[in-house]
Amino acid sequence: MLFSMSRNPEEPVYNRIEEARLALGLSRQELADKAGVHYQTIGYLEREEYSPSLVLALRIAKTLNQEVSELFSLTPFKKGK
Amino acid sequence: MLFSMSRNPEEPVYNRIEEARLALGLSRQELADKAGVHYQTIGYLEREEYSPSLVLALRIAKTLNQEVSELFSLTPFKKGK
DNA sequence: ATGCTATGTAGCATTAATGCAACATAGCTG
DNA sequence: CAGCTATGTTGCATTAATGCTACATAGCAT
Repeated sequence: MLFSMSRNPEEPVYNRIEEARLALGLSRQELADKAGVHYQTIGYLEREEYSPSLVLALRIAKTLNQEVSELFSLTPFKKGK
Repeated sequence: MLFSMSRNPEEPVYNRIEEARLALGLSRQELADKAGVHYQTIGYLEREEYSPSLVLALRIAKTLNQEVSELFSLTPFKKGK
């Protein structure tokens, strides 16, 4: 109810949101609207400043037509896809 | 830093954790240990009192050898598998 | 009966996830 | 140049996720 102090959690989650988003030609704003979140939230996720809730991950995956495991991983993704 | 007041979020996520856990003959305590969380957290999740973080969902899925989408869903699961 | 395990419940503390607002900046385009 | 869009940055407020402790109960042993 009072504080804050987030950005940069201890448990990182790697993702390919930006890749998948660009592949569909969407701006962050558009993706955010489709997923029902703030456009800055997409920015934070793409920069991996924090990891999404499962709900959000599921909505983003659905919006981008990807499996959750294709978009998010506990270990870094290899480069070219 | 001060308050609380959770349990029962607005955005439910359905899951089959209990099914999958029992299928492997694990107790909540055992699953919790393997996934690195408190055993009560598993209880809350199975009772769907709240939805996990993506990190936790990924760890649980890995521990139970399931795809995230097989274990968690934004819409209710059909009965018998 | 005693003890142990599995599970449900409740409360409190801490931290992460998210919204939002206000800027800054870079690239376009008219 | 002015204006617009996309994106990055910072700060603050709110709420959810999680740990932990304690206690209750039910079942199954010994």
